[in-house]
Amino acid sequence: MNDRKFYITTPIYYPSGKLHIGHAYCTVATDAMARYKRLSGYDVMFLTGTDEHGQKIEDKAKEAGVTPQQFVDDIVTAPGGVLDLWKLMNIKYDRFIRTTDDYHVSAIQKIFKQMHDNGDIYKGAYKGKYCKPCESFWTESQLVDGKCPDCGREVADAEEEAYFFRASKYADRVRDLLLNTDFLEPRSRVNEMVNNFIDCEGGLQDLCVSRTSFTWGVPVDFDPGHVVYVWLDALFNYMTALGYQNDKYHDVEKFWPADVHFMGKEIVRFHSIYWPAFLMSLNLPLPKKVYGSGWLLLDGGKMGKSTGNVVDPYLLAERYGVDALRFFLMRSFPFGSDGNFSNELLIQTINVDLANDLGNLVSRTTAMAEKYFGGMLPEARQADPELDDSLISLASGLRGRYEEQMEKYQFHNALEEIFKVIQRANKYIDENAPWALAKDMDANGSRLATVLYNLLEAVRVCTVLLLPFMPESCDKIFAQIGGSEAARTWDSAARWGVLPAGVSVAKGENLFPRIDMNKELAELEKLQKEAKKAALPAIEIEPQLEEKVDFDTFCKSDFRAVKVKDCQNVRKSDKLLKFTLDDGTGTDRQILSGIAKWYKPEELIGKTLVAIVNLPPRKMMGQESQGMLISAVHTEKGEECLHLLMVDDAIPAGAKLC
RNA sequence: CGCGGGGUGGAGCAGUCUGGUAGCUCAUCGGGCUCAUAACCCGAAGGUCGUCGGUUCAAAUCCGGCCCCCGCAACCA
Repeated sequence: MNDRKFYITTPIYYPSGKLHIGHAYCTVATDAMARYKRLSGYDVMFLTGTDEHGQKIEDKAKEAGVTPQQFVDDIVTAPGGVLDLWKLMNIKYDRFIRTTDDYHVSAIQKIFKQMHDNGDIYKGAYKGKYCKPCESFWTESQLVDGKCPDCGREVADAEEEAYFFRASKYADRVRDLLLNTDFLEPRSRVNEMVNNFIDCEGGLQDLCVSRTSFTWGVPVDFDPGHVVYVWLDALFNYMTALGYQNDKYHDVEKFWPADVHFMGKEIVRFHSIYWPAFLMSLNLPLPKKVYGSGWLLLDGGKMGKSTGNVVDPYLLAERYGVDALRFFLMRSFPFGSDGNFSNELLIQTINVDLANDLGNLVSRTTAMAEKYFGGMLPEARQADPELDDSLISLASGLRGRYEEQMEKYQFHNALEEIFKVIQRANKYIDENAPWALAKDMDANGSRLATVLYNLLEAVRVCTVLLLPFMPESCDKIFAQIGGSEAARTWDSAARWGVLPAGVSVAKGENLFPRIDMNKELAELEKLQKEAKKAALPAIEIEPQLEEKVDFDTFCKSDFRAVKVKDCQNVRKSDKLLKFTLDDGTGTDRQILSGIAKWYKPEELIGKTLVAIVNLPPRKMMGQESQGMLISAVHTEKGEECLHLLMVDDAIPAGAKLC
């Protein structure tokens, strides 16, 4: 029985591009939790890593002209890569797993085989649309014009042989797990999962766990051509990294089941439904908890590469210090809910909490100790319960209040408790006016020493509890207040009077310099804009098609000049415009076009455009579209640009283009 | 009736599960202090807690209707 062990994980991140502040957020939280548990005496295993297989990586590698392995190696291990980021962010993980590691790959093969042997993985068919020349499967919704989105050619109904995991078999047990235990937190995610994926139409669907349409994955060793599809491969990292089904590590007995898996809310589904189901299939113990964190939103919207609004943790950490960034992330947002990231909030948090409250408290306390006592407090004391007790009792009870919040992963509340003490300490200075006491050292010297000592103790207790969040800054504070190893233990955080009476204090550099808000905001905006632009190519155009089209086929396309009689936004769609067109036939033609992002309806009325008119009609958002307007498209600085083909207004409606 | 989250002083949030003085940070105004990083301490103004109705002695909190915002999904010929 080893109840003093703690196993915590981050998700394994998908290295298809640079990581952003959202990834850093989840990882910092995990690191803070791990450090907290180590501090309080647990034997901790903190695992993180990367999920390196899959079609997207294969595609990206091809684009970059390297092998998939080279591609992921570059993103994970190269300067500025994932490992570097965690080093920069001071993430003290115990183990880092890459799903391309040999031991993991062979373990996954064994696991797959085992689940196949026990009947929970069966061979079925993955239905979709197949493009033969591209050898690609597409779902109905991925098709463009009912054709291959890559090459534009016809696709055929096809079935790809695939293995499925019998998740349906475990639906009842998983539902029970979610509804009747505190396996999944925050609780608000439970209904979402159960309603959407278990008690939905058709019930819990079996999960496709192999593919044959790409090769960058763990090969199914007993059925060549199949590779294990993402989630089975990825989720088991939490166990293979401990040595499950491999000889690389030997910690399964010790650390499994995990105490908690942290992750972003977008993958809660896989961790709370399929992961326990996989484990049930193998009769393995389930992790004790799955915790879905919120997202950091930018301007109220989701952060993402497609919108280009990503925040670079490198830039912020280098500019303000890792500890300030770590602190900001943990202090400002409740871990389970979404939070609005902004540069302004970042700077405000640094200024108010770190510079004004904490940094300044340390600074004024140590400065007075130097000024009045040459840095070494005399041992004589004179307590004044009326003035001292409220600070002492608040600080003495801090560890308990902090622990209560930490155990619930409410980091922002834990920090809030610490800062209540820091604020109380600042107030204590005012109440005791040490500068007034210092005017008559003979009469008040011992009282002054007591006041300063109490301040140092309050700072010490707070600093111990801040260690998980700001390890480096706390080291500096301990150095300034004369805190030895014994004064920075978990145990000492619950005791008053740990520093020696004759403690030596040394004022140091400013721990957290104040930032000029307006100047800094302007600077940041400039930097972030530059970084964004630099990362994007100037102008991109679609590569030309290799395949020839025969003349007859080409002639079958009927292009006509059309005049815009009316144009309106389509209700409930932010992309579609509805055109009423004069095509020369005397009957209006209606075409819907997804170009609302580029044009306002009124500016198009009266224009002469080009349309293909003999496409089969198609319904969009409930309305019929009879053809397609022709536009020129390209990408500029990562932004998709579109220009409708507008022609000479002298051309009459209906004129044929050939 | 696709699923989910949210609407609380000027801004950003907590509080809602477990009804009972509406809390925090910033900004504003007034005061104090001078040890300190132009910071710290005290005080004030400012909220019909989206809206309508219900339950209750009592509703930000529980229940129902409606409005608005945001994700997911859909759509993007």
